[in-house]
Amino acid sequence: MVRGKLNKSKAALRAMVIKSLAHPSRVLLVDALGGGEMCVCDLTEVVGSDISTVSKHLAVLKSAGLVSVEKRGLNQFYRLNCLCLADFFRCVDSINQQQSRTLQKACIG
Amino acid sequence: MVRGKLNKSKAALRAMVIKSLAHPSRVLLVDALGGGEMCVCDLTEVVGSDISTVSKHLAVLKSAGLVSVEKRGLNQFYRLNCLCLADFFRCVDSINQQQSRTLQKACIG
DNA sequence: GCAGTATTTGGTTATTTGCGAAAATATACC
DNA sequence: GGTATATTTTCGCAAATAACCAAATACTGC
Repeated sequence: MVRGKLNKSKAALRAMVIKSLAHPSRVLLVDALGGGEMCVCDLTEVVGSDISTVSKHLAVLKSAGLVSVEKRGLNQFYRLNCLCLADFFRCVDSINQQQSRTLQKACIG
Repeated sequence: MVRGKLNKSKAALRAMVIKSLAHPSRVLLVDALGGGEMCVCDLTEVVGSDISTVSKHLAVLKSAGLVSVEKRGLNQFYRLNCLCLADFFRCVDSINQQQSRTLQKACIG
């Protein structure tokens, strides 16, 4: 974690990337793109929102540097830029599992 | 990443945890807590905001399951619940590095 | 050029978030 | 009990976010 070396501007950079993933639809998008590049119309079906909404979510991911785009014909094909997101989500999932265990203990005994 | 197995409610759970880290101050807090437990008053100096603001940020981290609290005397001592955040931030930092390289190429070369 | 498809952008509205000040709560000490 | 310290909660407000619709843009093929 490189403790203590973290100033505010570096924290802001980190937060910007994290923020770009802090929405259910964008989590779904990144997960879907883990299987390879996809066009907006197909991603729209994955998310189930209006295509303009999905397009904006993709723009957020792009400006954070998580995905890149290539236009071929009428379609914009989005793909993941980073391979490390698997670890990222593994950590997130482990927190959720731990949290649900903790809540169970607290409620049920 | 367990592709394709991600439904909306699991994505929402992930997003909730990610969201709790999606703020510069909360990134700073988690980084500081990487060095061991700290009380709110000390964390307030790290972040440099009003103590009520810091308290609220800590509450967000707590409800997401990232930290836990123990009261001793007048102080509330917060500590990290999960060890995996190092990987998490490593991934985030690598995205930022890659992104800044990409932007440099686009602007300068 | 015109029609058709894919995507982005702009406008509007509703909701959420973040902040500090002030009030409330909890504990320690005399 | 009364005062001091540490923390959380409440309140009001400003700013950011997210959703959809409609309009604009970009490309393809006739």
